[in-house]
Amino acid sequence: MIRLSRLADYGVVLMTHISTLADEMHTAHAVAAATHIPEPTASKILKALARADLLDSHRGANGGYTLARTPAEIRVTEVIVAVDGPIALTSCLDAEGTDCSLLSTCPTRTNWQTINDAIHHALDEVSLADMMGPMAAFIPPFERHSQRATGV
Amino acid sequence: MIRLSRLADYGVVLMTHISTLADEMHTAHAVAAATHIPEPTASKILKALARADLLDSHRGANGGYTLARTPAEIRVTEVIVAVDGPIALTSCLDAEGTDCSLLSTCPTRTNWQTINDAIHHALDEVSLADMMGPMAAFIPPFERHSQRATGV
DNA sequence: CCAATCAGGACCGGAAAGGTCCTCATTCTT
DNA sequence: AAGAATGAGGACCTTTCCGGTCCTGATTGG
Repeated sequence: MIRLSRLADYGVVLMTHISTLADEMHTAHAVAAATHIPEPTASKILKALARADLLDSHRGANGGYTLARTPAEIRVTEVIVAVDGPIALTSCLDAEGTDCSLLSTCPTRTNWQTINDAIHHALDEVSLADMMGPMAAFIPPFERHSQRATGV
Repeated sequence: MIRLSRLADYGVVLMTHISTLADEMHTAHAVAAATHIPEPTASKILKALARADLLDSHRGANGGYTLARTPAEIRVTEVIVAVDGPIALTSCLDAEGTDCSLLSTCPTRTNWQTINDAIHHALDEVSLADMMGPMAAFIPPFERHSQRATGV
């Protein structure tokens, strides 16, 4: 019902992998091989992550990428935004001049914004460190609500 | 960074419109005109909503659609799922047999599931009645957190 | 019997995402 | 000093799939 782009997904996988060996240098080639993501694509994503200051890049022989911060200090949201850009949930929430033809008749905008924010908060709770463990290690505040097995 | 399909967005707009005149009969033609959504598309969405038992359909002359429940009893999640189907946040969470080639090396699946659930909970809090007012009428529990102006 | 209306597909076009490649800049090693 | 390794950045192609249209029934009221 809601989709995250595959590139953004890859971005999280790449970052998580690098996090497991923080402090070490990772070449695009090695990371791509380890995660089974096609190298040109992985390379492209890594560049975006470096541009967003989530990774530090080092050129030249023995170059590669290193984490810019510790895994606990990098939120999943940041990774997604770095790769995908700040696309909003609905088109009428885009930062750009809205071309939504329903504007005058659509009373739901402000409510979408609220939902948007709620989702953002949910993702903001999660750091790369949280994503690393083989088991879910974090219990977000929402989990207090009644549990459901349904997928999103 | 996260996108809802336009069809699902339309679905919510359509349902919200019908909610403003609950108890009344709405033809596809009239609803499309009122919301400025192209009629064939609106019709397609309405069929999906009827199939999901969110709307009751009435064939024949003077037919049309009516709400199956009250606006307060219909959650936004249901509308989205009815239109889009239960697509998961990441492809590896799809109900179908997963073709994710990263499975063996990807330690993030269970955590994605948790995030998935968190977002689901966020959307589950919102009913059509909540979406109707020109002003955001509901204060979800997450709003306790520090506010941010950023889009999702 | 006819007209209005929904049901359920088939089908098409275009945008955007995903993926590849090429060239340039940088830096280590020998 | 030269060359090899590596990232930076962008152009470009290709395929998927979403959004949209249309057609042919089925149903029901007048």
